[in-house]
Order: sequence, then C-alpha cells, then structure tokens
Amino acid sequence: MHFWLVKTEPTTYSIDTLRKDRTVSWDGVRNYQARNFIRQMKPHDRVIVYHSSCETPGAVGLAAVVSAPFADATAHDRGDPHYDPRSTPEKPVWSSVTLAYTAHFPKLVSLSQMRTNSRLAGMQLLKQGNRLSVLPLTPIEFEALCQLGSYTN
DNA sequence: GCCAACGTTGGC
DNA sequence: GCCAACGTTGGC
Repeated sequence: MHFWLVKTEPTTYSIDTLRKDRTVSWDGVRNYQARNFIRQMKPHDRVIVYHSSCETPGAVGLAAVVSAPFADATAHDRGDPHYDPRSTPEKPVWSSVTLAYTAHFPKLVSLSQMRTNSRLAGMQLLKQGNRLSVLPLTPIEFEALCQLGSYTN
C-alpha cells in the first residue's frame, strides 16, 4: 500500500463535497510528474486531502484510491477547461483515478503546523517552490499527519 | 538544444 | 494583490 497527498482548492472542490459525493474522479491534473504519481496509484492506497489557496491551508481528511488509473476524459472534452487536443481516447496523455471519501480529520493540520513537526521535515509538500498537486507520502509522514489531525486509524 | 517570455500555482 | 518558483512554449 502507498500513501499520497492531493491538493484541492476548497472553493473548487472541498472534502465536504467529497463526503456528499462519496466518490470522485480525480481528473484535470495537467502536470507530468503529478500524472506519473497518479499512474502509480492502486486500489486501497490511502490519500490525505489538502486544501490550498484558502484561509488556512492544510490537511483536512482522508480518502482512498478505489480504482486503477484510467484515461482522463476531461482532456477529450472540447468544452472542458482541461481540454487537451494532444490527448485522444486511443492514446490518452492524462490519467485519472477514483477516490472515495474516508473521513474528515477531527482537527485540521495547518501548513504552518506541518513546518514545525520534525517527522514532516522531509515532506515534498514543504519543499520550496513545490507546486505538485499529487505527492507521495512516506508511511511515517502519513502517520504523523493522522496523529496531528487527531485521527485514529 | 538554448533560453526568454509567458502562464500558473499557491502562500502570504 | 503581490510575488517567488516553478513548468511550458516557441523562436532561433
């Protein structure tokens, strides 16, 4: 099993919406590094949901991967903001995965809080200039974030 | 293949 | 709204 962190702007798609929807196609990712991480995802992988570009950026809860990676259909939709004419259903360029809601963290783990935790010091999210929307987490980082969020597995 | 210009992300 | 830190594009 692997651990991941995905970023989302809550004004666009929040963990509250994910709780209502129950599952979501995590699509629209248009960065090759992030895409490659999506392609490594497998069912049962665990995912921390992170809210960015909001009042208190931070980790807000948990989801799980419930599908194998598949072609991102938004790339083939001319009307979609993530439309990419280079991608075709026969030769898809971008990938997506289905995520299922698991839980909210009882306590939000803010970005500033992460910066003060030694177990999270090496986390890719904290590296300067990192803008990836999908990141791998080590088991230790995953566990530390759950603990800071007062979530017991 | 180089690199300047441009666009985007995201914290503050 | 500002700006740093990217990634991407396209002329050459």
